[in-house]
Amino acid sequence: MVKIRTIKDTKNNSSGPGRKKIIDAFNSLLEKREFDAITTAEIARIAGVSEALIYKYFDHKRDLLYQLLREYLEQFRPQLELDLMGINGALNKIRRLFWTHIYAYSKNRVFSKLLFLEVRGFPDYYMSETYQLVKDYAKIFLNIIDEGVRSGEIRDDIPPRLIRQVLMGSIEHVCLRAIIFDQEFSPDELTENLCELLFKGIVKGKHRN
Amino acid sequence: MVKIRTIKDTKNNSSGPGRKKIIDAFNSLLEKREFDAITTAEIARIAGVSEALIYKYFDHKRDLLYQLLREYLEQFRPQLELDLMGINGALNKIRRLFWTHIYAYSKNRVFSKLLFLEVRGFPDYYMSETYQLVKDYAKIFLNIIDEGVRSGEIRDDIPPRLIRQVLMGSIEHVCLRAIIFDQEFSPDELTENLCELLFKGIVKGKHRN
Amino acid sequence: MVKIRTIKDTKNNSSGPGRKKIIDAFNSLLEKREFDAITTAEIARIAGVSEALIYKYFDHKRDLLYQLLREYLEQFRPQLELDLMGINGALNKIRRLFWTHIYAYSKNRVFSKLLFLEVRGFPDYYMSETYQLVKDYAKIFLNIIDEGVRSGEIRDDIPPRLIRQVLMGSIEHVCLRAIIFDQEFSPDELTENLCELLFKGIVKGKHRN
Amino acid sequence: MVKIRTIKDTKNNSSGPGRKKIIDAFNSLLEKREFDAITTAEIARIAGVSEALIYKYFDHKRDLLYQLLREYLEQFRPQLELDLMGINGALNKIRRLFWTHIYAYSKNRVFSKLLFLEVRGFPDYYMSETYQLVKDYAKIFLNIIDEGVRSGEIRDDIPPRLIRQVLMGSIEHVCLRAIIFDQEFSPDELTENLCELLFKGIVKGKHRN
DNA sequence: CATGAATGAGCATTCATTCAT
DNA sequence: TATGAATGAATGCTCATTCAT
Repeated sequence: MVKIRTIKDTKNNSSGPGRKKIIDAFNSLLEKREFDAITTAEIARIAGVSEALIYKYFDHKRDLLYQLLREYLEQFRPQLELDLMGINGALNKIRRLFWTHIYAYSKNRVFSKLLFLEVRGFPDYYMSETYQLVKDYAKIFLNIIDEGVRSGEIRDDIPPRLIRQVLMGSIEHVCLRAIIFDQEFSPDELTENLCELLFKGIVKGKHRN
Repeated sequence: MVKIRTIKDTKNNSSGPGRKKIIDAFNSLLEKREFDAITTAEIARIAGVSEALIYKYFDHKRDLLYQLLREYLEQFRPQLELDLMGINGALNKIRRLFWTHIYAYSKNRVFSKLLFLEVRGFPDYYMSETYQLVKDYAKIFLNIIDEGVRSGEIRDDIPPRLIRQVLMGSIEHVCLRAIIFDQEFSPDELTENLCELLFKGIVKGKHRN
Repeated sequence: MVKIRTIKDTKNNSSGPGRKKIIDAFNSLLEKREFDAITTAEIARIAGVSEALIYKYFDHKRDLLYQLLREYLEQFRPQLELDLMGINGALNKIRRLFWTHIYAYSKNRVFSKLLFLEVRGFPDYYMSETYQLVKDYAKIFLNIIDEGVRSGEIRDDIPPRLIRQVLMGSIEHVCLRAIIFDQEFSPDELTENLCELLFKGIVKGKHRN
Repeated sequence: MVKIRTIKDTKNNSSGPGRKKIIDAFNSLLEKREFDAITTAEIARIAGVSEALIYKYFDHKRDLLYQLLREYLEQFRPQLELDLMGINGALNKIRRLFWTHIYAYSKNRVFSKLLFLEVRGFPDYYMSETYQLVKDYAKIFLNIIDEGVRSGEIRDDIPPRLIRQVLMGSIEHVCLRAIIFDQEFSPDELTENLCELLFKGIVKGKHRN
C-alpha cells in the first residue's frame, strides 16, 4: 500500500492541456475527501480525461499530492516576500507573517489539509523537493526571529528554533482544529490574540507595555 | 477505503489470551510502519494467531487503533490526576502538566504517532469514545487555565480556549518533530523552555518577575 | 511486465480444496491458449472460485506455471525410474527412455508446451526448484550415456554432454512440431526411427570405422 | 493480449530515416530483454523518435519482430546459396550448412533468440511471410537430404523429413542452451562433433548393417 | 477459544495504438 | 516525415472481512 518511492518527485512533462484538468479535479476532490479515499478513476472522471493520461503527467498517485502542494507553495512564496517588504521590526514582521499564514490557511483548506494531514508521516515526503519549499519557508521565520534577537526585540534566553516551533505550531494547531471541524476563522482576530499571547505570554504581569 | 462507521467503538469481548497477542503485535508493527501499511495478515502472523481471531476482539481494523489508543489513554489518566495533587497555583500545575505530557510522548512514540498522525482527520474518530478521553484530558487543561484566570495568575484578555490551544499545540508540534525524525528529547529542558516562553512571551521586556 | 521474482517458488500452503480446482482450471485453459493470454479472472471463473483465492495458493500468476510444471515432473519421475528397471544395456535404456519421453509428450500436450514454449527464456525459471527437476531428469540421460561409453556400447570420441543434447534436442524438436501443429504422433514409430537414426547415423553404408 | 492478426505482415512503407533508428533501437533492446518486456515507449525513447512514428513503419508491435527477423533472414539467404556452391556431395553440403548455421547463431544472438523463443508458438507467425523464409530455408536442407538419398550417401530407410528434423533440432538445441546461458561456442568444434555424431550415430562399432 | 477456507470489491498502473496537426 | 496529446481496455494483485466448523 505505502510503497517507498525514489527521491525524484515530478515528471519532466509539466505542461499540457490535460494536466490542468487533472490537477483541478484532484484539488476539488480533496476538498471533500481524504487522499486515500480518492481513486484515480474518479479523478479522471471529474477531469474529463482518461485514467491513463494521469500517468503521462504524474509518476504515481501520490505524485499528484506533491505536485499540487508544490504549486500551492510556489504560488505562496513570492507573495510572502512581498508582504514583508516595508515592515520594520521583527515583531511586526512576525505579526504580518501570522496574518498571511492564517489567511492562507483560511482561504485554502485543501492546501492546509495536505500539509497537516496527508503528507506528514510519509518518509518520502521529507526527501522531496516539495518539502524543501516548506523548509525554505520555515527558514524565513527563523531569520526574522534571529533578527529580533539581535535587535533586542526578542528574548535571547530561549533557543530561536524552539521559538519558531512554538510560533508555527500554534498557528497550525489553531487552524487545524478549525479546518477539521469546518469552522470559519477570522485571520484578524486570531492574529491579534495569538500575537498578544505569544509576544507577552500568558502570565498576567504588572509592568508590560 | 475510508468507510464511515457507526459510533460504537469497541467490542464487549475485551479480554482473552489471543487479544493481548494481537494488540502487542499491532503495537510493535506501529513502531516501524504506518497504520495503513500494516495488514491484518501481518498482524495475525506476528501475533501467531489466525486473521479471523482479530475479528473476535475487534470490530474492524481501525478498531485496533482506537482500542490501543484507549489503553494508552486510560493508563495515563490516573497518573495525571495523581500528578497534579499537592501542586498549588495554575502556572505550577501547567508546568507539571507540560512535563508529564512531554515525558509521555518521549517514552511512547507509538502512542504519539497514533495521536498525531493516524487518527486525526478521520471523522469517526471524533465520534469515538476514545476521543472523549482526549477531550476529558483537554478539559483538565482548560480548568486549570480558568483557575489561573480567576486567581489572577493568568491573563484574562485572551480567550482561555485559545490559550489552551496554543499550549497544547506547542507541545504537540515540538514533540511531533522529534518523533517524526526519531530524535531524542529531554522533558526537563523542553518543559523549562516552553514554560518560560509561553508564560512570559517572546518579547524581551524590562520588568517581568 | 516481466518482473524479476525472488528465488522462492511455491507457497507453503500447498493443499486445500480450492487449490485443485484452480490448477485444474489453469491446466485446461493452457490446452487452448498461451500463458500470457490467460487471465487470472478467467482461471477463477473456470475454477469456480474467487480470484483472490488464487493468491492464497500461488505467489503470483507465473507461480501457477511453475507449480503445475512441477506436478507434472514429479508425477513423471517415479514412473521413469520404474521404466528403466530390468532393462539391460545403455542403448536399450535409451530406446526405452525415448519411448516414454515421446509417449509423455504425446499424451500431455500442456506439459510439453509449458516446457518448450512458456518457461524457457525466463531467467527466474532457471533459478527455480522446478528447473532442478528438469536437470535431475537430464542427469539420468547423461548417466546412461556414460554407462554406455564405459561398456563400449557408445562411442567415446564425442563429448557425452553433446550426445545428450542431440538426443534430447531431437526428441523435443520432433515433438514440438507436432504439438504446435496439433498433429498426432506415434511413439512407437517415432522411437523406432529416431533410435535407428541416432544410433547408426544418417550415413548409408555397412563398413564404417 | 495475444491478438490474432490478419495475414498481412509488413507495411509497404519500408524505408525512411526514422525506420532505421527504430529497428536499431528495437534490436538493441532485444539483446537484453524479452520481446514482451520491451515497450513501445522504450523503443521510441531509445530511437529518439515519437511513439507514433513506430506505427508509420510497423503495423503493430509484433510487426517489429517479424520485420527484424525478416531482415536477418534475407541477409542470410544469399550468403547461404553462395556457401553451398562448389561443394560436392550431400554430406559435405550438410557439414557446410551446419557450420554456417551455427556460425550465424553464434554471431547473432538476437536473431537466434527471436527464432527460438519469441516467434514460436504464435499462430500468426506461421501464417507470416517471414515464416515462408524459414520454410524455404528448411526446404534447402530437405533437398540436400533427398540428393544424398538418391546418390546413396544417405540412408533411405528413414523418412527424410525426420532426418531433417533431427539435424535442425540438434543444431537449435545445442545453440539455444548456449544462447540462454550466454556462453560462447565454437562453430568449428561443434560442427565437427555434430556431424561425426549425426552422420555415423552414437553406436561404437565397425560392422553395422 | 480459535481457525481454515474463501471472497467481494476495489484499484493503481501499463501499454499498444490512434489521430489531428 | 513526424509528433504531442490522448485513450480504451485490460489485468494482476491486495486486503479487510466472514463464517462454518
